[in-house]
Amino acid sequence: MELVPPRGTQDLLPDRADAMYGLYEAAHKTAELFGFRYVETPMFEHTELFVRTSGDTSDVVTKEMYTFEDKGGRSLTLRPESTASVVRAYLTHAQELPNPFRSYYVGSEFRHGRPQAGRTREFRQFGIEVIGVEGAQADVEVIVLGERYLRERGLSQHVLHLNSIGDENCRPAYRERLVDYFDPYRDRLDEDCRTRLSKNPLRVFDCKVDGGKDFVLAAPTIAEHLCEPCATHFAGVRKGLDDVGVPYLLNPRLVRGLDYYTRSTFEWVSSALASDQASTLNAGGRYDGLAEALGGQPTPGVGFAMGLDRVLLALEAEGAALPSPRAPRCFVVAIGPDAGAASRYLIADLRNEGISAAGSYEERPLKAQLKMADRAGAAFVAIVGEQELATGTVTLRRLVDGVQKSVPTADVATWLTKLDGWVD
RNA sequence: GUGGCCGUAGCUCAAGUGGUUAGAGCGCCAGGUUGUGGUCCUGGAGGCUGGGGGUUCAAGUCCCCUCGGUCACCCCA
Repeated sequence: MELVPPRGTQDLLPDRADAMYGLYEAAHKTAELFGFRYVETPMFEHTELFVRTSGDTSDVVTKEMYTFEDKGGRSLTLRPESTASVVRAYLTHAQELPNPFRSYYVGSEFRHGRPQAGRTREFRQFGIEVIGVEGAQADVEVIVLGERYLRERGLSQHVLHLNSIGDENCRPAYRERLVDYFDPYRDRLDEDCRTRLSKNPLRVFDCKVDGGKDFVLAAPTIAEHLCEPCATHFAGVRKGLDDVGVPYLLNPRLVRGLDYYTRSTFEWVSSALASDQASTLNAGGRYDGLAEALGGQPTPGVGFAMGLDRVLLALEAEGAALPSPRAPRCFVVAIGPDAGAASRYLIADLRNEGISAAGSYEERPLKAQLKMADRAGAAFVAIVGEQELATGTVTLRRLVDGVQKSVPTADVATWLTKLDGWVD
């Protein structure tokens, strides 16, 4: 039996798992603060959901999906992203849900690519979606929420890139314009970019080989070719961000691979993460065409998907503090046969006071139990032995520096919640 | 999915051009210390050198396959 987990997955164990848990918790807090509601959608969906929304030109669909057949012969796929699921769920329950529907989710996504630092086959996302509003203010709020989350985690070395990619009214004309523009340069594009030119010409801009060539940089940008409503919307987003003081970098070459994306696209790129393959912390945009792609009523939407594993890597890269470990506050040590019951009562009391506490399940020497406490990561040890039983006290020991106090058993909880009083 | 580099103890790494029983530091366990963890001293355990096949008198070392890691791509969070 191979004891290592499947390729591209990882075990999150104490301290690092606590850090991830902290990111989840912060996601809940921030989203709730903005009035967003938590949703959970299935970990797997009908394969068709992702095929219809991501389209057949997307690599996610063509080669990165975990697709399998269940015992009923259905083709199912582990979710490679959650936006399609949330919109699907919204469409089936739209009558019962508020409008706009501000929702958020946290959880694992699955893509079968070749693993690399910051890109694993199972990865964790915090995503938000505002469904049912077209106005620029929704885009602004999504961005403000994302910026706030990153900043409050302690990150500072990231830049918000912003663009608008138009909609079904102005993008087709621009596409043609772009194809015409690139036509004379066809021979100077590499093979891969020529494929993009025919499939999705906007994506020539983020080509690694040709992206920096002068004729690519000089190519007409979508920003110059937005239709009136799209231009107005984009201006509204920019003004909204300016009003609240969120800095951004206009990046006319920031595009999206999928057709249902409209208007705003944005992403936060970290300069602390070395690999530019995995330096996007959070990517989002407007997807006014998604609901129709699913066969539902036309329904606008905007949201982002943040890569929490990458956020954790960025925190480490920037030397920022990680979310705290959640080790027990107090480890209760019982010495001698008579102390067992007393220590169990003490543990129960502490827990009832909301103080995390644990102890040994079996009788062991003091030394061994202190070591257990140390290993458990406890901040304090409460020693219950013959001397303590005789006097109705407990010996409290602070592990970080070994300072000890003898306190009445009834006061232990109070002492453990005190931050002062341990100096002498 | 494509290509480069790498894989020795739990971790970080040693083992001239193939050559007896593969080493060290840290960590782990035990004792010193039967009421004090982390520090200190002493001792101990721990490896079919990622796995499989091949070349050779002889493979950690060379070749092939495979698995895994990593980097660059494709693409994306």
